[in-house]
Parts: sequence; C-alpha cells; structure tokens
Amino acid sequence: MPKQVDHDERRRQIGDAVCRVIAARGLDAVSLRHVAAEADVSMGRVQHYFATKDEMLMFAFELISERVAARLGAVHSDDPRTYLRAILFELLPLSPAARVEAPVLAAFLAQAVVEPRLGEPLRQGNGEMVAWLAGMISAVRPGGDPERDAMGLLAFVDGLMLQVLIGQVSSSAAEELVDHQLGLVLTR
Amino acid sequence: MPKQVDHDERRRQIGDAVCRVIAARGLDAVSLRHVAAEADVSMGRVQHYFATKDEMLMFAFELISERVAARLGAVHSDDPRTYLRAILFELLPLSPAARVEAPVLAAFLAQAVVEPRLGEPLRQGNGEMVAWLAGMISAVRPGGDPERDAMGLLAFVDGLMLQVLIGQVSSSAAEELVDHQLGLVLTR
DNA sequence: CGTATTGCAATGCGAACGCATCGTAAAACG
DNA sequence: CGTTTTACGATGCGTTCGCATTGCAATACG
Repeated sequence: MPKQVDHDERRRQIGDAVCRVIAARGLDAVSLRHVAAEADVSMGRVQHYFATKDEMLMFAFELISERVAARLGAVHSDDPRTYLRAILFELLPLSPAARVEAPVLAAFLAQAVVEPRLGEPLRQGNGEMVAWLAGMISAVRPGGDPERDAMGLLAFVDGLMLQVLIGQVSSSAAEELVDHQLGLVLTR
Repeated sequence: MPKQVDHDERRRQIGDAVCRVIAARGLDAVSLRHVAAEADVSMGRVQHYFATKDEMLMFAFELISERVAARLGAVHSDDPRTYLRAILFELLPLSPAARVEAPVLAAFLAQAVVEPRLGEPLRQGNGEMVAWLAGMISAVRPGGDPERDAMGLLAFVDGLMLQVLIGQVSSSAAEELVDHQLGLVLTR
C-alpha cells in the first residue's frame, strides 16, 4: 500500500474546500471539479474520499456544525447574563471565524427549506440551543416563559445573522441590537 | 404576425413557474427545461421571453417581491398597533399565499449573501420596511429609538420565517412569539 | 391580398456535470 | 521478498446544462 494517510484529516481538508466554495459562490457552485480545484487536489482524490457529491455535502454540513459547536463550547462565563450575551454574539458573523462559517450556515439553512434531510439535524441543533438558552434565561430572570423567550431570541439572532450577511446591518449595529433585545427579554 | 399576445402576462406565467420550482426544489433546481415543464410550455417559449436564465431569475425575484409588497399593501388598519401586528404576520408563512412565497424569498435571501446584485434591491426593500415599521412604532410608543426597534423587529420576523419554514416553529407558536415580541418592544 | 413580422417549436452545440472504470506507484505485511 | 492492498490520477461515459440557430405557421398591416 502507499503511505498510510490520515483519512479523517484528508476528508476534513476536502470538506474545508467545500465550505470555502459555498461561502464564496453559494451551494449550487459546489461541483466535484470546483472543490478539487479549491482544495488543490485531483478530482480522483475527492472521489476517493467521498462516494457521492451528496455525501460530500453532508460531511461539509456536519463539519461546519461541529465548528460552530466548538466555538460555542469555547465560550465561558460565570455570570449567566454575560454567558448568554457571549453565546448570542458568537452566533453572529462578528469574528473572522464566524464570518467564514456564517455564509455556509445560511446556505444550508436555505437548502433545509426544501431538503428534509438537512432540516432534521438543523432542528435538533436548534432544539438543544433553545433548551440551553432557556436555562440561561431562567438563571438570569426566573419565572416567565423561558422556553418561548429562548425561541424568540434564537429567531432574532438567526434573522440578524442574515441581515448582517447581506450588508443590511453593520456588525456594531448588530451588537447593539442584541444588547437591546437582551435588555427587553431579561427585564421582567 | 401570429396573434398578438400579452407579453407581460406570458412573462408572468413563466416567472410563476420559476417560483414554483424554487419553492419545491430550491434555486439550483431552476433550469430552462424544468421551468418550461413546470409552466407546461416549450423551452423555446421560455427563451423567447427571457434572453438569459439570469434575466429570468431576476424577473422571478421582482415578481415575488411585488407580490409580497401587494400583500402588505392590502393590509389596512386604523389602529397603528393592529396595523403593525398584521404586517408582521403577513411577513410570516401563515396564509396560503405567504406559504408559497416565503420559501422563494428564503432562497433569494440566501443567494443574496453571495450575489451582490440580489443584495442591493433586498437592502432597499428592507430599508423601506424599517422606515415604515419605525413610523408605526413611533405612533404606538413615541420616543425611544424607533429605527433600532424596527430593525430588531424585522430581523426577528425574518428569522422566525426561516424557523417556521424548516419546521422548527409552528404557525401558532410563531404568532404567539410575534405578539410577545410586540409586547416587549411597544411597552416602554 | 400579398407580405413582412411576430411567436414560437425544434434542433444542435459545446461545456460542465456526477460518476464509473481502469491503471499504477508505492508501501505495509506475511 | 513477494504479494497484496491502498491511494490515488487519468480517462471516458451518458446526461444535462445554457444558449444559438433555424424554420415555419400565423396574422396584423399596407
């Protein structure tokens, strides 16, 4: 056999290229040839690691999902309100990492509208997010309907993410909007 | 010449088919052949009315934009708060008409992230919407920062629209969320 | 009543697509 | 040390794509 390669690492490199193509030109610009060119590898290599284009796209989706999850997991704070605020900020395209990942998420989000196979994991992730947000909201402001407030907060940041991505809202304005919204929600 | 046909009407029929394809299978499923089949006309006819695929897509975008605008324009109320609420509801996929148009809007919205030519008219429409919302907010609750509240409200309903589209939030839950958010924003 | 123009159907073309197949260099393994 | 297995690169196939071209029936128009 040829030299043993790190299979997962190679898949990650290609998945990375997929995400870059999506971020730059959208989901429908993803083709085996474009991805291969973006990753600077042969098309045969791409096919070697992914049996079908669909499998490749699904992997890319899991990849950015994990990355967003990792970024969220890296956030810490003892104060629930600060914690909550930091998590919401992390969902917006404010940091360089988030600015790369957000367009990819947006593309998959739109695709999920017409592709149930994407909707399922997306709903699950959102569900976990809502549960976590509700917990934080409860910690800051007991009582009320934390579950509903959490869903509202999530819809708010999701919409805000898109507004920032299309250049409708600046980063700084987005931050202010989140702060204001947090004030509204957490003030009983 | 053959019988005089209503040029605009024909374009509208084809644009309609484009929207149906987008709603059912996404933007990247739009091809001249699919659209022709969906409209139940020949491909030659589609080409006769649209010089390029791009022109066809742009027309479809303007078409649903006008339709949403028409739906919004049909909303009336003397009470600013009721008016505001009705408009926000109209932006969500609650009515049959909105349920058809929302997936199309979502697809164009995602595409706007990577295509500036879509972003521009989208930003303009959003800008007008924000101005109108701000006016209504001022009418209900003078003072504060109506412009900011309007942007927040718009981001909120946009995000909520997506959540409803991917099946994360039910229509009834969405209505409750909008009502609650309105309560938060309009209570000074 | 020609006739010129319009509205379209049909066909063709080159490019790009996903995917299958084949060949092969190389190293892990018995 | 041979053999087998792995990791590709290369090539080809059938399909679909956007778009250009061509042909023609139909009718508004002078």
